[in-house]
Amino acid sequence: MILSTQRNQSGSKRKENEALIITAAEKIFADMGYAGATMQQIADAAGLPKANLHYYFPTKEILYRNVIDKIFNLWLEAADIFDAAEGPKDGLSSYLHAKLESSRHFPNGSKVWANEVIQGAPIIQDYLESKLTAWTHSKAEIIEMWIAKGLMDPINPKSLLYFIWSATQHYADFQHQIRTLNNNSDLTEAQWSEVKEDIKKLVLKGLGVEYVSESPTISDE
Amino acid sequence: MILSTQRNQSGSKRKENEALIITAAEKIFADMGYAGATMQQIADAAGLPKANLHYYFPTKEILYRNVIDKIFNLWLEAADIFDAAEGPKDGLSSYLHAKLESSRHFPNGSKVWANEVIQGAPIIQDYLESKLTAWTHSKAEIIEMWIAKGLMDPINPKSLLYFIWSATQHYADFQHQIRTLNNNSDLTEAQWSEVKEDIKKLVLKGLGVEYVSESPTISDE
DNA sequence: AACAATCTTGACCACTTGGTCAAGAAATTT
DNA sequence: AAATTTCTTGACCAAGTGGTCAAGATTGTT
Repeated sequence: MILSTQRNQSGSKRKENEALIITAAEKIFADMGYAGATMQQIADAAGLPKANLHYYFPTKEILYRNVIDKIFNLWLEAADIFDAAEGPKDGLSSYLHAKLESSRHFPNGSKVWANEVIQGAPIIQDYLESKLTAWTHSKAEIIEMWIAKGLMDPINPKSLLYFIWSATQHYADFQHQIRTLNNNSDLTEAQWSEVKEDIKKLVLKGLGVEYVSESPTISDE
Repeated sequence: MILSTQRNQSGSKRKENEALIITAAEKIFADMGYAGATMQQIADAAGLPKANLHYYFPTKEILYRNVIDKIFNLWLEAADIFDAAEGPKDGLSSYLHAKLESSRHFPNGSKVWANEVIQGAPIIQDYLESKLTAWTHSKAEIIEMWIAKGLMDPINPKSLLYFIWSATQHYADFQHQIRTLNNNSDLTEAQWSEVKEDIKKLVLKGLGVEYVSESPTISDE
């Protein structure tokens, strides 16, 4: 589990500071990339002296892996929706929704992940080969089952998963580009609703699943 | 235009070496990120001494911008298809095809771009604000026209563009992840055909555009 | 052949980086 | 309150970085 490499007995102080540092690190890694981020920047963002970081996380790489660990576990949670779903209409819609909310509210995690994978996952390859592979297979099975039941058009399950990941994570990873193309403003609440509608509609209709548009102004969190 | 910042008169030697260096740099920047890439690595990849790189490209940043310049111009070319199209069926299909081919055969450019944008485009912000903004508006107009003519379902044109970009560039940017989830093998010719079919079908059907499946085994370049 | 322009390259430097360390401050335990 | 464990921090260092430079090799021009 790649934890803090130090025992963690009574430590509320320890846990507090570790969380503080990880949050700061997530932002700096997202903004600068692994190589571009410096321990000094992370320390400043966390409001601690650099030497203190090395007390909690001996090396930059260990800190980085802790950041990844947090991100990945959040994603796993979000995907439980998938298993509980009755069919594609419900399941895909919920999953798209959850992924988009995640992109909107926690873009940094997605950015760190993207940066790392683009560069060939030099540090987290074991994640891809173990956890992600297992997760993907289990979801692909569900999709295949839906197809077999005639609940949606046939499609390669991986194509569909990549489709969903790319469409949703794009709003986190390319946040800056989207902002620039939106007159240098973040998407408004209404724009986010529209994005959600557009994506859900396109995917579900594209898969031959009936889709009834929700009222886009109703609270949606 | 950010060219080589040095005159370029008779120089065939110059152009040759500049191209050699840019190609090497593209790969290293894609694999390591801007900060992570070192001039020494690029020099080694190009088979030249480091000092020679600085002769052609005075600074790392200038070299980097030349790499971006090349990438961006390739993308602009690919998008001409869009303008020449009769309607969404033809235009979107061709554009998806071109973007997927680009992701397949030249993933490095896409990776460099993604890396840069994720990190907030610290170096190429001017590109986003000038060229990309203009390009996006012109394509959005075409899409709006198609919608107005009733050739496809209504959708926010930007949603659609982001959709297309993300779905296609994903195969370049996340190449490593896709490879890992494909038993550590690159996608085969047949798998690429399937991907193209799946994406085209999903997008066109999702937009209410009739789509006739092509024979996926016929040569497709 | 002489001259000028372009290209090549090893040696070098100022600066930044991740990481260390030892001395002490706080908090816990006995 | 003494002892022990945990935490804090400024000063430091070896390694690596982008970039420079000057001397020479190569090519092109007259």
